[in-house]
Amino acid sequence: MELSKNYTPAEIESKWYAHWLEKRYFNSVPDERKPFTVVIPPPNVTGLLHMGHTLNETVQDILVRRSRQLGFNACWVPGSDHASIATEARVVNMLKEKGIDKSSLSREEFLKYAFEWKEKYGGIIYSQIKKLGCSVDWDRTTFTMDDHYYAAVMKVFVDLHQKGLIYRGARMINWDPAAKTALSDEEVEYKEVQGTLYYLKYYLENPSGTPGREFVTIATQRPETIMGDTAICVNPADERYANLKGAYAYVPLINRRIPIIFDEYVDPAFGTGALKVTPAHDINDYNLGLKHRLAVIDTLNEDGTMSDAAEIYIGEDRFVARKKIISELFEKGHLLKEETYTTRIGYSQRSGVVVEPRISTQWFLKMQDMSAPALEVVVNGRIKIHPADKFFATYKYWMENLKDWCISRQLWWGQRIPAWYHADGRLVVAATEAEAVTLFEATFGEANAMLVQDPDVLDTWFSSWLWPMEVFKGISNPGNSDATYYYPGSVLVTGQDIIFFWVARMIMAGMEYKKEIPFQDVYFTGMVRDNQGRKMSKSLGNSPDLLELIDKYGADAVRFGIMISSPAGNDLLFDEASLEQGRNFNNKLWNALKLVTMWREHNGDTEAEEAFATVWFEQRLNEASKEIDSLIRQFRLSEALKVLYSLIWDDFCSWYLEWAKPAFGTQMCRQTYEKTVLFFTGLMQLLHPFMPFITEEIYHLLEDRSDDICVRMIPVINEVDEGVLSKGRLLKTVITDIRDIRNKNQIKPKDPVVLYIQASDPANYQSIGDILSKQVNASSISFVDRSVDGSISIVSGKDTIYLETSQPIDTAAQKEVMLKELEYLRGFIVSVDKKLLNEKFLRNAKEEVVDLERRKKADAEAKMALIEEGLRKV
RNA sequence: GGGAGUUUAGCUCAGCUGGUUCAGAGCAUCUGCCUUACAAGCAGAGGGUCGGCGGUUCGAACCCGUCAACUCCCACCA
Repeated sequence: MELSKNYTPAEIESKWYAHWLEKRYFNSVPDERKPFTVVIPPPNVTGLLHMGHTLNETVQDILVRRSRQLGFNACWVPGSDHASIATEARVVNMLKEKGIDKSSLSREEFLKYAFEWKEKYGGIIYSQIKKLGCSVDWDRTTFTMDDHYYAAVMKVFVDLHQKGLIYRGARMINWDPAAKTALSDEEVEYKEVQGTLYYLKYYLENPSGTPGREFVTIATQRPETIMGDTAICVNPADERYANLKGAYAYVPLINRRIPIIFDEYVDPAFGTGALKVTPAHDINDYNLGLKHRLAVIDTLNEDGTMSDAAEIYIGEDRFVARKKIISELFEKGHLLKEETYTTRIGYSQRSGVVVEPRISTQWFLKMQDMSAPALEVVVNGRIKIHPADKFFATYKYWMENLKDWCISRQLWWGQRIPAWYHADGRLVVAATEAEAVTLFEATFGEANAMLVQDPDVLDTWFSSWLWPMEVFKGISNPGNSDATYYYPGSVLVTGQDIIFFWVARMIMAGMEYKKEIPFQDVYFTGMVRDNQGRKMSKSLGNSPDLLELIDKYGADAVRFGIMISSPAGNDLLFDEASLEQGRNFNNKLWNALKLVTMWREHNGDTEAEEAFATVWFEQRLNEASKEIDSLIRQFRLSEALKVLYSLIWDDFCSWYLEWAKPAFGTQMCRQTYEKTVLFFTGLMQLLHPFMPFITEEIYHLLEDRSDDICVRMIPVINEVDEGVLSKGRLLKTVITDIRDIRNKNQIKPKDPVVLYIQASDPANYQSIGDILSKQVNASSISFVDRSVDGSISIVSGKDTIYLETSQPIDTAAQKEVMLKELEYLRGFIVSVDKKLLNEKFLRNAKEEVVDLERRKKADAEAKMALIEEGLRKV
């Protein structure tokens, strides 16, 4: 069969993916083998896969395919995440473009649109995963809002509520007064703006219980909130205010009496060192209020107008009210001065208006009890984090400083909170409405009560933290055979940015519901950035389209490119140049295949001159296999790929194939051919997890086979023969040195030379002479015990090699090279002597180290002698 | 403001327990090659005060201190 000039990935890739699916290689059912379980971090159904996903998926596929080759029952579960906030925002925007306003839709209508969105984008994401070659078990595809998954979330909510871990409480949230909705922190954009600080007089109470003449000056940028003040706070160490213990002051304009409190929170250096505390309208004040049990007076309505509680300017917009209040404060003598300064103010991403901190009732999960076991399994090493320990400190810090988790979100897209309210405020928590009615009756003794479900949904992470369990229905149907077999999983591959949002919580959920860790290893990938180090983002237009890249370079090349430049755990600067390198690598493999297939028809029983080539490569393959195995076990995948790349490109293609290549017009020995196919196959097996398509293709083109590389077991690695390897190193060194000197003397490749070798031990050259002469175009090689006149000499290792050539010799250049080498060696000996002449070194250093230094010196001196002898001849 | 990380060749990064000729690799660059698998290639070469300063040690890219720059996470100062 005629092979094309270059490798063409497109057809080959789709052919093999379809074949693998048809053979059901990726499908897993429990059996007697050990499982290797990976659950995909479910991509958000908001859109397309980006380069970060590509990196993640590739890493997982490498680990999964490798485990399959090692005989594990590999199971990789795909799926997607409903991503409530992000998806709802996208759907709302999509509707807006169609001219539909979310508020004009019923909840059911909106959810219908959202599910349509999910079908469309979920489908695109899955097709990208296929294109990339991921060996996932499609029969197990899970979506975080599948029926069983939804039920599992409800079950966990009800259970945690019954355990007393879920409660309702007040919390400061970001409120958008224009859209009249709560915002997530992600939806608030902070901008630097020029603000004004107003210095106000707050009169202190005099002994008769009325506002006196003395006052405290307070700086504020929001004078319209003064009616919500419930205290003034100063630092207890601030001597200016030491006399105010137990004192009271009066809020300007409305004359409400408020206490002076003391707290270290206040920075004496800022403003006047006295802070007005407005718990309803500032998160820090709110926390201060909690600590000091202050009243909360909310002076704003949900549309940003002043509420009844404000007492004045009721119904006026907050910014209009601000202006009016400022002038009234001025008129009444409360305004001492104004000062401009820069501050950061939050704006709503949705409506663009200034965000208002607002207190609202939310659902919370208590974290203290759950964090302890989750911290312990990481501390004691049951769960190992890779790269080792890099995020350990961060994890520990966070787990020890956990705040309760706010799990409710004011959205429609997600699992609706299973709390049911009576009109009078009494509530029950139950998985379904029917159960809620029954429970209500049992609790309050009222049958057929009219109950309304909480309108809010749960935080997305409250469903994703169950992912490693529920993809096997371990929550909705505990104890089933899949859940028992596959849980705990083997390795989780994810981004370091969601270590707290997701990883820590999965560990907590696993410890709570299975009393068992969810995975043994966690591999954190870095963030993918562009080649200038910028974050990939839609607005910068620097996020490449995965399918376009695959079209252009092939999936194997994309996988190669992203892995080769992907140091474990560090950020990756994505550059298309590395994909080119991948494509070139494909091509190199393809051409090696072409060369080897040419030999198929031309081999016979001729003498094997090239025997050393096969003996050597077998050992080199052993050695590299060992190294690769060790690197993959340590999750150092990028390094493993580099070793493999160099093994194939340099050792196999540049050295081995050239050494094994029969002389022009002669046949290759059959044994050599068979060994070559064997080596090539072995290399393809090692490479398969990284580049699955081309390796499968070459596997089948090398020989007719009935099986597939995808499921072929990796052979056991044999012991390495060091002697053969060191002879191989000698051969390479000698060849390179001779080629270098040929280059420097401008001897054309076609001009043969005569070699004389003055060897420290001629036995070293046994069985490599044929290869050597072929590789440097030597017409003959002989051994001598002294220098050869009229030749070019080079010192290679401990030997001197003389080249006889018909070309004139450039003695000056040769001399220069030798002098340079001598100079280097002299400097080297000086540096070694520095140690060897240092008594303290001899006394303190280990004996091996001292011996080594002595040997270094002796070797260098011997080499110098050889060069000096050569110099005398030139 | 709190926490973490990074800094080694033009670029991206290895360098594991301080000691092999340890200062490395790939890409890029330069030189010479259309050599019968591959110019998306072959054969070679050059290139770094290991961010700065100080310390520990016989010995530091590696350990400690300090400063600087960059990055990420958390908090969002009246």
